[in-house]
Amino acid sequence: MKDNKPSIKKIAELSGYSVATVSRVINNNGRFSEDTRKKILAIIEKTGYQTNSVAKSLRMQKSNTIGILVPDISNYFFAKIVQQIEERLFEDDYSTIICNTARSLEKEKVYLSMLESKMIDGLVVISGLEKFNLHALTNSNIPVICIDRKPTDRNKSIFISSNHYQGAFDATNLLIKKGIKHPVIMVQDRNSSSLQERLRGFKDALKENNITYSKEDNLLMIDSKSNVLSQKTNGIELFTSAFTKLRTCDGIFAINDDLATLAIDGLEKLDIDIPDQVKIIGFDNSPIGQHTSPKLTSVSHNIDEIVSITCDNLRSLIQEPNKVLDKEYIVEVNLALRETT
Amino acid sequence: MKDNKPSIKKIAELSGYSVATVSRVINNNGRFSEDTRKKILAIIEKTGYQTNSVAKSLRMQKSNTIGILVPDISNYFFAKIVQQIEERLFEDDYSTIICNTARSLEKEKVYLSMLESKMIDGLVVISGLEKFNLHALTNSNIPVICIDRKPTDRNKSIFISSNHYQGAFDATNLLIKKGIKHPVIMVQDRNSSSLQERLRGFKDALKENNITYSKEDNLLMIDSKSNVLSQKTNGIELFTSAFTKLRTCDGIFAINDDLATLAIDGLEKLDIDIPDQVKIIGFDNSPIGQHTSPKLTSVSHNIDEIVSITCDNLRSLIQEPNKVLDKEYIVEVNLALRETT
DNA sequence: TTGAAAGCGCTAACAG
DNA sequence: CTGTTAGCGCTTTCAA
Repeated sequence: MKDNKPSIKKIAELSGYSVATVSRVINNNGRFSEDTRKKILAIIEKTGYQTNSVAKSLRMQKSNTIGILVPDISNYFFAKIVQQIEERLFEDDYSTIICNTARSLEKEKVYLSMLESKMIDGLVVISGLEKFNLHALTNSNIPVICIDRKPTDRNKSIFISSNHYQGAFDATNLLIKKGIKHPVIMVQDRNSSSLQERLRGFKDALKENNITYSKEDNLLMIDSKSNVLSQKTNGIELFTSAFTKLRTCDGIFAINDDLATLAIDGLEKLDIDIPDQVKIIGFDNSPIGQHTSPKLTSVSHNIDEIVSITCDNLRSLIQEPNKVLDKEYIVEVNLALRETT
Repeated sequence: MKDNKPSIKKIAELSGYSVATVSRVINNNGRFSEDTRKKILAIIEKTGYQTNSVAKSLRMQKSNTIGILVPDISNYFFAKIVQQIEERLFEDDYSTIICNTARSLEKEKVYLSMLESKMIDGLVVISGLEKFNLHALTNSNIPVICIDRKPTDRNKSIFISSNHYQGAFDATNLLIKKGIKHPVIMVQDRNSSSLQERLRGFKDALKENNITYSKEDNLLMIDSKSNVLSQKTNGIELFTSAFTKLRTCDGIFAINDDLATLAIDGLEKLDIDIPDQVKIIGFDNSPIGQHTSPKLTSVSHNIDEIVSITCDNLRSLIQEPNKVLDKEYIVEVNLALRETT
């Protein structure tokens, strides 16, 4: 079991050709006779030669690698997006480096510079912190696609987002159409641009239905510092205490399905019937909602479309660096109707 | 917006020192005066210089990067493991390249060679295909940690696994202790080493309780080609038709929580009460099971421990390449009792 | 059609 | 304490 992998030089030696010719054959570029091609390929086969892509990257000043920054890979929506992007890029012979930033500015910075130092050819940034700077990347020309979050410090980048506003608006409207008089939006105190949009949609739906929004009557805030998922009971208590403080509430639009699930559990504990006494609608349409009881109505993202737009644009940004400029894509969402409404 | 990042050579020029001295300062190794340190650092600061890690990797013949092969990143158990490994490695200044193999042998091969060509310093392979070869990696000395799956072609590697056997044994025993006379194991036709272990545990539990195992009475197989999650209704039908073919069944041990969830949905459709008429226990203890109705009893992995062992061993394999040899770690699991039993 | 040689950015041995 | 230089493995002019 010898460790030393053959280099292109070794192949040159073994085949009797120069490294230049070997390189040409490998990359199938430049001229060489069919005969040499065969000979060299045979040696490559026999030795199990593999291109060293680190050396290649250094020489070519590009790595055929895309970086992805994602706030939380164990979140279903993010995981799906990342997985599908990765799959598409794989088909195009790109490697993907997935970085889980855990919504930490610090990690985001470190990863960004790590990715840059690895000479990535492109970057996909998914949501996370509300305010997002491209930091050091600012003065490099790496193509960047931002999903759900617009960078504040960069003119040349592409922004793709679900229509959070419309989703929230429709969800709230649905509640009201179903007879809800006192809709409440349930949020976590963690800030993000998509949250802002959803809140705006909620408020506008109220306005359209002549309901005046007030924090006291229409906002249910869960303290995100008490991690909802890991300390479940605690989360339920937070919900019930917040819920009982509301004067009236017969419908909840939860900012995401995890929160909606929490509401379902909390209401069950309070012996409040869903959907008879309180209706609930979530956001993200994650699988968990399909198994709650009652099953959760939720706003569903068009993940396929988001991924398509992302990859298509990334490709054109990379291949025609000065063609595409600032662009924004808003992807429509739709309601997945189930039992909680 | 200029694209050209400063190289170490540029810093040398600007500071009046040689590249060697700049390199020494950057890496804080070798001798240099406090004065030069300050001067050089100032220039670095001002120019925003960043080490080019591609060049560094080539020179050092290592990349400070770890590869992770995972069969399905949108699976909760895998996602959690990957996320936590990534976090631990990040603290140790390692980058992580996460590769989603989608249980495809082809992708596994391509990724393996891609990772190798990127000069990764170590590799973590998580479950997936039943038979697993390290392919081309065989004759490189990259440290490999295998989670849940033992490579067949390599003597020097570390194997870490949940005690699938014990989990299945305990789960089945629990069913029987609760009065189940006709326990059934519910599987997908996708093969993996962990499945084999779980099946063995199930059978042994039957044996210990003097129940003779037969495929007809104790096995419920779901055809995995009809993707359970994406074609949900189809999945339920597959379940109900398979279930009704069983002569008797008053308890189901499902090989994973997704399957268990399918069973819950299917039994509901058949108007069979859980847990009164049929009890169910799952495997993986994923969050989805905490929201089914009734809530799912499940076998829970000790993810923290798996991750700890993985990272600790990886570190020692990398740092002391010829110290550690073959090792196996079996991590205990435990039962998370809920309402389906 | 092929080869020689330069150089991507970095580190480390050696020399001073 | 600092500089010169070779070389990691590769691609790509330029010359033959």
